[in-house]
Amino acid sequence: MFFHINPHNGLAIYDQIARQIKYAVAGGALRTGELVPSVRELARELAINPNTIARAYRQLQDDRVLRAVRGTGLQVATGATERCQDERRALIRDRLRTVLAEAKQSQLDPQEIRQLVEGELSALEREGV
Amino acid sequence: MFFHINPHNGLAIYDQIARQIKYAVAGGALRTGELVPSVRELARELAINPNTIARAYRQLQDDRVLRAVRGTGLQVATGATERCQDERRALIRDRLRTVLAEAKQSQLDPQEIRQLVEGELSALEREGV
Amino acid sequence: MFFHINPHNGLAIYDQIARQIKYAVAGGALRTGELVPSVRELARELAINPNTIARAYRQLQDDRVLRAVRGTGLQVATGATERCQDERRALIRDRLRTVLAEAKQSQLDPQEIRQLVEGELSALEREGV
Amino acid sequence: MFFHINPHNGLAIYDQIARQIKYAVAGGALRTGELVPSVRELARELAINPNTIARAYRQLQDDRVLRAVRGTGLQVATGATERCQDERRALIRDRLRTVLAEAKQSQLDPQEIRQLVEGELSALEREGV
DNA sequence: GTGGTCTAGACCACC
DNA sequence: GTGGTCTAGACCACG
Repeated sequence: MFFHINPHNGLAIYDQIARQIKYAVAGGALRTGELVPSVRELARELAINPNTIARAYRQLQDDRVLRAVRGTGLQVATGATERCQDERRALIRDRLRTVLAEAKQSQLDPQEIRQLVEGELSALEREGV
Repeated sequence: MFFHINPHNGLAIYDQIARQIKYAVAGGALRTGELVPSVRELARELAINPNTIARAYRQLQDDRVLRAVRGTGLQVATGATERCQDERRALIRDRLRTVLAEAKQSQLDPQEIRQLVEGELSALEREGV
Repeated sequence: MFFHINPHNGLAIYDQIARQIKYAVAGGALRTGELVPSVRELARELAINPNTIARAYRQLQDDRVLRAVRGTGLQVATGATERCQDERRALIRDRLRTVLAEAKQSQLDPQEIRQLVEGELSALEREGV
Repeated sequence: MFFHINPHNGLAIYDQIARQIKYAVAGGALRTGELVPSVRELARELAINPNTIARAYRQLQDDRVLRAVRGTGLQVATGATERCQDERRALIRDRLRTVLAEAKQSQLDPQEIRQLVEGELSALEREGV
């Protein structure tokens, strides 16, 4: 279980942790029923205040991504994979729409935008393959 | 001179003001040499504390968008139009790139992304015309 | 951590604080990663309003001398030492050039200027040793 | 009578005017007994508020550089040439001393300072000849 | 009238 | 505990 935490990027640390766990769940790195590291263990590993880890885990329980199993720990909830994927895709669609609207408002040439998109997509396809 | 301020959308008020002025400068609504509303006047108009306006204006001076003329007011600096346009476009390109990279990582179908982009662009073109 | 603040010498207090911190960073008294005194602590120590300290620290963050670590404090940024040294030296070279140009314009004898410079330098060398 | 006024360099306009008149007096461009332009005339010429010109002239009278002649205007006072030259030289000596002290404090190599001084002086000598 | 600075005191999110 | 933001009200120099 590896996370990259950057205390300087303006995002709250608990939020970075929650996002990365959701990301791991959406990507299949964490599967339904699997246990996440304990608060103490993860806190030690990342050299971060346990309260901050606990807060991330609490938020993930609120979002039904994790589920407490008494005396055992926190496991990935059933249906969490799909929920995380859906959430992630909805989020991305939303941001894409926002950025495109702003690009248009800033009078970026639509043709320029298409080129930018195509350039990014083909670059990513090359990397991805 | 119209601004839309939303006091609790997470962005600081001084930042919303600064952004909107940069936007007005980039869009040509405010031209080089033109005076922006005085601190007190804008504060009155938006029902916001003058210190908050002053902070926005101070930040804009640091960014060389505004320049103080002692005893007279704050005017749009020379070259500010270009700087604001460049900044805005660079920002949008950057965000577009980030969103596309994440879309790809989340295994959104590239074809789906293209459709999303085309849909947004044509919708915006319709509005724009 | 000692600062000398003179509230009415024409320089703004927040500027005096920022300068002295830059000076401490350039001189190695404050090293990369080290935490500066908290806003409240320094405010108490100097008997100055915390907002004024905060403004100095905000400016130092804009200048990439300090960087915020959320919930922890403000630390000296990486590369700040070099940046502060460079800035300080560039500033001094500039002022030296200006003063010499004015001295020449005022028909101060170049020989007199050389003597003045030598006198100052040797006096400073004596003190320094 | 030509002045260069820069409303953006942070110096007060009345101060720029006063300095430039002192400079003209020190350099012999304005001689004892000569009349300076009237407040209104200079205000019109520089497109500056007459109050600002008046304030500059008031300061120059306080410094015994100008002297009011009833019904006539303001003339350069007797002894003003010497006083302006002395003031200017003293000011420059003082600033030179300050800059050198700071240069030393910033651990600029004394040898580097000498070179800087020599470079400036010879450059100025070339221009001056 | 203008902007610039400072103080005092409040509330917030985060660690 | 930390920094960040905002409000309220004061005083200053300048034009």
